[in-house]
Amino acid sequence: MNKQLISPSYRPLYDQIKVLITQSLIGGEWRPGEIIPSEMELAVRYKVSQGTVRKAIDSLAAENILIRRQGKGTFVATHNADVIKLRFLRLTSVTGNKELLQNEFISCVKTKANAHIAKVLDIKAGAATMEIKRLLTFSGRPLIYDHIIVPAVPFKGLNGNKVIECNGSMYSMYESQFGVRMVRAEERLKAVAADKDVATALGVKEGYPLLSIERVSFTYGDKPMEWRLGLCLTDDHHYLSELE
Amino acid sequence: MNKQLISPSYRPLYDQIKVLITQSLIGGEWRPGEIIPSEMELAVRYKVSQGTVRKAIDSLAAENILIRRQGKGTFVATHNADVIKLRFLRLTSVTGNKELLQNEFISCVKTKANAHIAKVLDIKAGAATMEIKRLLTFSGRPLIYDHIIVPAVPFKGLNGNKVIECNGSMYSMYESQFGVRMVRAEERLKAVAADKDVATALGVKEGYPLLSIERVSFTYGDKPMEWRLGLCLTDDHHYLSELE
DNA sequence: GAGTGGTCTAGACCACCAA
DNA sequence: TGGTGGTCTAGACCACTCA
Repeated sequence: MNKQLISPSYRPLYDQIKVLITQSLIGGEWRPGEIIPSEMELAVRYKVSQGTVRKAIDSLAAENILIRRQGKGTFVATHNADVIKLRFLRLTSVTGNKELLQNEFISCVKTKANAHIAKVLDIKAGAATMEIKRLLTFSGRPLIYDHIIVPAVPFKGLNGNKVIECNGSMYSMYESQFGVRMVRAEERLKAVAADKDVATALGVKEGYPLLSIERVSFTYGDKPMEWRLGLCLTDDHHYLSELE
Repeated sequence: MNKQLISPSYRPLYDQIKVLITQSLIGGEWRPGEIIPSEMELAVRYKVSQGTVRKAIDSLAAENILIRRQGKGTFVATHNADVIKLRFLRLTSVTGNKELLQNEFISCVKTKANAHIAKVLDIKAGAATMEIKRLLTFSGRPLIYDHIIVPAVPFKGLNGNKVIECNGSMYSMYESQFGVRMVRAEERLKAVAADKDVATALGVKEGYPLLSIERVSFTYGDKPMEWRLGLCLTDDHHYLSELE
């Protein structure tokens, strides 16, 4: 029996199941870190075979939205688990040493979105935003000067204290404090010369070459939720990228 | 019936099929761009079900080693096809304009591997290597200063003419001239200051910030076959990286 | 031992492509 | 129209986890 629904553009069943599962994730039926129902249970619920649910989950697991654990179950991915903290940080020490990440808070102010920010965050120009600046240090040495902008609405109540308390992973904080989970990000890298302010903060001379990382992060449904510009010292670190 | 072979560490059947297919690719039974036998034919050949062959091919397709085309067949991926030329080039114009890539040959000499090159290419220190330098220009403007090192043995006969003729994609040339196909690469990025020689070649001042991309490329079986250092001007271009 | 995800099979049917 | 990959099912059995 074919359960394929009639539709103008063909859409496989497992793809539709994937959408249903994603909606339950957005709706908060299953929260980050929690277990979701077993494949058999979902098969009954959606009235499809276990294999079809399986394909949908496979796809979500490939996108790091769900995590499968044999013998235990399938879990909603989270930025909170110790193991995957800093999942989006591709910068690693050249020597491979483990290092202590520290978060030096600089500022957190209410601002309005300029044209560029409005475009990348898919909000109106002039809409309320929160703007955060901080310095990340590894083993006591300044490493990254971060400039972060998020839309004010989903992050109502965000302030400097929350940034200070989160100690490192903003994503973990977004998740537990505001229920916003980032699932994907795009980064655009350039080499730039340090301006006076950043040079001072990082302890180098003006004009020093820095790795500029412009990142836009997306939550469920490819909705952009954070813009970030990181200026990094790459004397002892490099950005790792795997190509296939 | 379970066809699982007895082995100390458990290995799924489709994984073993994947190895067999990879061996046929290494052995040259199916060459880049060619079609491989249908799933049913392979199922008969390996004495497993079509679904198991399917999983093996799925995995190889996910690694961009094979390309599936519905209704036509499964093909060996190639760097020659126009569509996927420059598959490993993540640098794109900020404006999104299509541009003309050009290859300006600088030098091609026989050298010996130093300790670092020997390590990353998995060859003996002092082993014969070929060392190539070139300048890549986009729309007439210098953009990337490339320094490329490959082991001499698999590329016997490589010379300046071949580099000049290939006009851009070294990988396409490696494939058609030497039967070496790259399937994967690792890149390490840094921001550096231009030294005198590179600054001159790129038409900027000494000390100008450049994006340094150190790349190691691998052929089948994760065998490293090329080391490359690209120094890029990123005023009008950026390096795109997708995180999941 | 019960329950979960993971593998494997066999067979039906669908969407796409080319001749 | 026949062949290819793509989807979907139903059922069996395996590997892993935990009580």
